[in-house]
Amino acid sequence: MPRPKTRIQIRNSETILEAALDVFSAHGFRGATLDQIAEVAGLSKPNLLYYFPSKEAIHHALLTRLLATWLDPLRDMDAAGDPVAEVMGYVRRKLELSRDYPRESRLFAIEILQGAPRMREAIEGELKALVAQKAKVLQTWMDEGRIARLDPVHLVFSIWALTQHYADFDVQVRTVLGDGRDPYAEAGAFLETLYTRLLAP
Amino acid sequence: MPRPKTRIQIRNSETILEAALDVFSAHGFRGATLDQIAEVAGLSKPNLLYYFPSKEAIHHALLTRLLATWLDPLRDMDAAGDPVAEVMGYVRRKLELSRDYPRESRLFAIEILQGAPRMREAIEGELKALVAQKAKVLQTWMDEGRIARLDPVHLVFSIWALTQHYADFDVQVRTVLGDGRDPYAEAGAFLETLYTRLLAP
DNA sequence: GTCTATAAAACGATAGAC
DNA sequence: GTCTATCGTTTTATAGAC
Repeated sequence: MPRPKTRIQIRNSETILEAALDVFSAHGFRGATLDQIAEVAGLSKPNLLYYFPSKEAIHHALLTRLLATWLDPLRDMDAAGDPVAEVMGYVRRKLELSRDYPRESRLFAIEILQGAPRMREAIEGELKALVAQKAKVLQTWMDEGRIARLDPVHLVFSIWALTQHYADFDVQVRTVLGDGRDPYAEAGAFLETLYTRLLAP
Repeated sequence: MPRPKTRIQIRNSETILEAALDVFSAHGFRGATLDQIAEVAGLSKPNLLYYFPSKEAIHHALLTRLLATWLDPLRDMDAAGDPVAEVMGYVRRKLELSRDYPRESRLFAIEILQGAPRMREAIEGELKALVAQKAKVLQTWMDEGRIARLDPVHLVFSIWALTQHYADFDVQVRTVLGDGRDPYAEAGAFLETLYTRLLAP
């Protein structure tokens, strides 16, 4: 499927990527098998390879299309807005992403954990550049005394770590909290308190 | 090797576990192969299986022996000590663990990320119980007004997330920071600031 | 205890019928 | 476009010589 054109091609490509997300996010690249993906997708294995030339190609398509989504919340942090509200908004959007797209979070986590063998380019390029740009915005806000003076890059790391933890370590979080508690609702409140105190000038 | 006895048995078991840590932490259980582990260990594949009955057994031995180490810093948080100093000490010890044992951190991360299929028992038992016990200690300190009132369990989650991030996402952290910066030194300073502000009553 | 050789199953990918 | 059948390889694990 070099370029999906017909409706059925688009639909099947989507079905495959959806199934692949399930399997890759649960087992990593090498741990995932085409048999599993085919079964989840409800297609035969050769049919998978009719739409994508290889296992590698499916994984690559997944990562590429997800990177954009994953960086959107940071991209939306506006230099012209109110500093505290902008950072808080970023934290909130990132936590919502963890809540609504936990498989995507785990897919990225596994990839980076394993040394990012299939995503180095994106990290060294797009991701690094975006962080550098937003770090400057944060630095300006700090220099103006509108938020507390902190290392801006580690501030971004902290937001990634604290929000993605709830998706990536979901099993542990739910086990430790026990039944009847809503991890994401509680995390939202906790993180609002945390960043309110941390950012106060 | 049901029970290592002789010196050579102990030494080879250690060599195998050390090599297995390398490979499992980099590729996860299914992504790792006995061939790889054997090559890193400098032993033949059948020799590996002379010391451990199966791939599963090697992985299990690794996880079991590492869980204790991983929980030690939290275990050392002393109810009789100074609250702020105790939490700070926990953060520091946990960050040192990330710095000195990043492979162990990634091994646990991959396991939990994948739904903890080989560690559920430990999480539901030992880990959950320890967190519950220490959450009570934190709650007491909060009730006494000695640290700020927060959800104690999410406070523990935040320490896990913020410290383990530097080991688990090492590649990303180093790429974004760029050369010539020491992630762990900077993280130490950042986290001390963060928890100082967060915990102030 | 350690090796070579190999069994048995699973894996990514292809051939070719329809 | 989708299937069955299968190739060639890799993988876990075992057999048996030494």
